[in-house]
Amino acid sequence: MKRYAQWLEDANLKKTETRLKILQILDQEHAFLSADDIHQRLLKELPKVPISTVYRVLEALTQHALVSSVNVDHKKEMLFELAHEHHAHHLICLTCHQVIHIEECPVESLERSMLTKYGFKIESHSLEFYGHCKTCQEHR
Amino acid sequence: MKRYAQWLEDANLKKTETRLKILQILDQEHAFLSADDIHQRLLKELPKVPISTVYRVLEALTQHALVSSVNVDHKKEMLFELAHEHHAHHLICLTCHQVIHIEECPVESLERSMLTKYGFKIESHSLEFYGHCKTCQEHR
DNA sequence: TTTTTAAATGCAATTGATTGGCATTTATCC
DNA sequence: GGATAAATGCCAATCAATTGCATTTAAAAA
Repeated sequence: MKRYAQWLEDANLKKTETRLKILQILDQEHAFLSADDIHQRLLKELPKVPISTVYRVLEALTQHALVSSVNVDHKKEMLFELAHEHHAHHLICLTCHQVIHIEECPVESLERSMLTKYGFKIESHSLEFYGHCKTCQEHR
Repeated sequence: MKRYAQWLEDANLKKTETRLKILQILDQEHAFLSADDIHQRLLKELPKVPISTVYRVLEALTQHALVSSVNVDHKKEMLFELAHEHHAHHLICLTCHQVIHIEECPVESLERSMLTKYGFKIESHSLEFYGHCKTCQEHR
């Protein structure tokens, strides 16, 4: 728990029990969890935390870069995980929905190697860039 | 309108006015629209179509590969566009939210060229692969 | 052309995820 | 320990999407 307290301190966030536990849950799972998943696990230890608090904690942790969130195509809820220092991509199984982290920053031509290396058969992929377009860069 | 009727016919879908108009809207916009965006535009021509019908039409069109849908990170609604034959990626402006289609299948190392070519300054990107993991492939 | 019928629609209520207001509690600073 | 701003609990509201059911309609059959 010390570690998590330190993370919060480094991020200038108050050390509350809920935040500590949520960090612990995310650290243990080491995978993407929905707000509801996190809430379920949290209730085992802190039986009366409402899910609105979970959302607020996740928002704070995300804003301070301790947590990162993604929208996986065709799932409507946001998913959360501990932020990695190095950015990562994911192999998302259409059948069992497991999420496999990969460290390569891959392209289409790597699909074959994903099959060899992970036995993962890619059906499709999405790649999106986020940033600022020319016009918006000029106007600020 | 003939064209759209043909598309529906090729997909074995009944030619209804709502479907024709929605195809037209998507074709004219040539960009990602939310169900609500589409509904707004549709109401100008067919003033009493409920949004539930829009969702049902979009679902049918998507299932028959006339339309494709994406979840853009940090936007909670689904976005829809006419399906392209060739798969495409997008540059999504964090400021004005415009979506620019690109035909290259790009990688990290292409970020510089995006800046040169489109004046788009990439802040981050996401790349997700969808498919079937080893275990799930074996069990069916 | 009329009849038949399965599919599509309209309408209203519902769900599921997320957010917000406001009173109360708590971590941190002094 | 006391003051203060931030975090939480509670509960209602919102927003996107879905569903049940009665009605209408496109397209196939007669």
